[in-house]
Amino acid sequence: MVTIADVARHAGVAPSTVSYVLTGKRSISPQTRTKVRESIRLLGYHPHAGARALATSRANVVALVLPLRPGVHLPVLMRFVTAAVTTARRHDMDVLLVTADQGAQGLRRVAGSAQVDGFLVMDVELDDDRVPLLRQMTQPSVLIGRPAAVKGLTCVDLDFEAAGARCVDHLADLGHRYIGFLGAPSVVYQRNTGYAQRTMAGFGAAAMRRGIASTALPAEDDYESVLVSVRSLLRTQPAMTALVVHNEAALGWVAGSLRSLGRRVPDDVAVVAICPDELAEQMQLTSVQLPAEELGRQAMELLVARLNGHPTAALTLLPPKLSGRASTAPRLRRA
Amino acid sequence: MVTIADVARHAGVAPSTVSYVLTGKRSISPQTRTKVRESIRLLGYHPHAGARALATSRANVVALVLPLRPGVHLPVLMRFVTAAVTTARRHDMDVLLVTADQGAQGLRRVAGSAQVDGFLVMDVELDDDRVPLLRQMTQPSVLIGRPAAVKGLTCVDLDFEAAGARCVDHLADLGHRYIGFLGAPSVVYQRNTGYAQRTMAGFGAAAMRRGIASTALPAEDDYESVLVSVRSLLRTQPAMTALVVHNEAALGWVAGSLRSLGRRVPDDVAVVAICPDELAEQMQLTSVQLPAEELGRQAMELLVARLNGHPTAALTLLPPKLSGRASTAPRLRRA
DNA sequence: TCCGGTTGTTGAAGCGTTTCGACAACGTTA
DNA sequence: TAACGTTGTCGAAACGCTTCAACAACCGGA
Repeated sequence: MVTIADVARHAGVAPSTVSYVLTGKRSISPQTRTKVRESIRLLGYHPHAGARALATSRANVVALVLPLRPGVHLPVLMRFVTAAVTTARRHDMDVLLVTADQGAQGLRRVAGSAQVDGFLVMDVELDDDRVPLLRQMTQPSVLIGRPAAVKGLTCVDLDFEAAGARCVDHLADLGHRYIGFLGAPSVVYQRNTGYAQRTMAGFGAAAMRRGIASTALPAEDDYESVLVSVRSLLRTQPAMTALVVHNEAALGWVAGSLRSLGRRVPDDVAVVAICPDELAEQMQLTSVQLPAEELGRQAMELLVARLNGHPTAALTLLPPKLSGRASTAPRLRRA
Repeated sequence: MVTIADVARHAGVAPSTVSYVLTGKRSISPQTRTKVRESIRLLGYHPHAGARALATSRANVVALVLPLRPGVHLPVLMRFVTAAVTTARRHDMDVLLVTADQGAQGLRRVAGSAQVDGFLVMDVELDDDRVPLLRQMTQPSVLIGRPAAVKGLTCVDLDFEAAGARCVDHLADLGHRYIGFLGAPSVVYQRNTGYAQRTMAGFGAAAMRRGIASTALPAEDDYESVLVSVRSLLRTQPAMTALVVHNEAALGWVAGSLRSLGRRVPDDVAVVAICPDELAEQMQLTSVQLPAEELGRQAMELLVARLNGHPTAALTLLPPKLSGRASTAPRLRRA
């Protein structure tokens, strides 16, 4: 291995000088600087990461804690990861992969051994058992998701409440007065998932605000159950002309269910989905996106900020973005 | 930070003794051992990874080089990653995430700075530009996939040739005598992808061996084109009673195409797919699996072996496994 | 009783960086 | 000309660990 001493010898300077050329923490004359740079290039020198970590007590590595369990939507996860890694690299950081199944134990390990300078934790739940640990660790962390209490943390999430409201507003602006809500499977509401409840809450509040009649039901993951839910929504509220769907698995069956009940999309019933953009694109559904890249990028930027000692807000909510598509095409009949 | 010196002081021994307790490289009396262990626990000591890396010139980290570009089948990738990470952890190693877009440059960086002890590179192509670099690096590497020349490397891959042959054998055993092959989009064969060609080769050779008439065609990613290919196969070989499909995107349209041409699955035409198991499961297709977990596990085990100085084979091919499902149900008419 | 061989423990030297204090060399100003 | 700040460079001391050579203490055998 070629060390800083080798470079120093080759360039005819002291090791410390080489170090200063590299870090720029002291002024170095242009001559020596180029001389040193040349030697570095010639010898193919790379600073030893471990030695550097030891001397600076900074590893320049962040841990990315990923939920690799079934049920997470992988395309979204991937886009998130890519964005996070890219952003980290832009700040000269590397990313250590920690799977969520290693649990709090795993976090303690990498934190304790000073392998990483900080944590990016995905898929945080309302009362996540990792949160207390993260709070008391010396290394900073940024969470994707929104636990019950964000005090003392740094969290990033889509503003699901606003997302629910955005759907209502879009539909209300198009003239709809009776709107249904097809939610996640009921277990999701029982479990403490937070984002599902918040979307519902935003939806309900916006409907009230706009004087719109709304009905909500959960939907399970199979065609039968989607059909049952949709039928039941229509029975409860026969005048319903629009449907907000917050359930990726159900999306594929919504149009079919409606059709089999004699309603066409968008002529009889308009549909707005809250889901990853590519899904919506594929099915030509008007949708509120899940801004994976943006979340990943922001989260990493916040983490870097904290690593550099800058204070950050406890909660950063990304505003929802709605993309209009065929499923809420302007309705001539209504205009 | 609590250091080894703190532990030593607390336990009333020398730092080296603590080290030996931890590494087990010298015999330590049971008394001191328990005493030291107790102090470690009490003080919550974790060895500093950087310091350790510096002293041992071993980081206990391997780089996982992932293709995060569109087109890779994410569920398979994820299962692979999970297996690799789990296996690494079992050997007390951590995993540094390197995205393929960082290219050879990125590999050089993490290798040069001694951040990692080895590389696990996914999705290697026939003439991958990273291969020369990997070959000359001091750190060992294991590749998933199969470049043109494997000499001096360690590669793991599914035995695609055997997979193609396995499909033929399965169908031949069921009594089929005229078999078609629906391949990947033609660009895949133009590009140097290797595995596609090898599957074809295995398929063709096995057909010859069993005295079976075979016809092969590529298929693009849309319904129209699948339909055209299937029709063309049937026209070329009207007696065709079985189809081998090596094209994940086309899978969903194969049954439909056949039906629209008046053939039912499996009664008129049996179908065998080469694809991830869950896809096959979902469509109830007899299939040869892509053993993601097994590949990940094996690859990491091989890497660990090389890190420990054990020699490894240049090429490890996993035998294909066929799962029988409804699409090749035993045919009463034929029996 | 003395010697050779274990066994358990230690002190110190290194691993490759960074960084602090020191200090020449140099222009500037008094 | 003397004193002084600046600028550029250096030497040495950390950082926290491993490991080697050395050694004390003990045991059994001659």
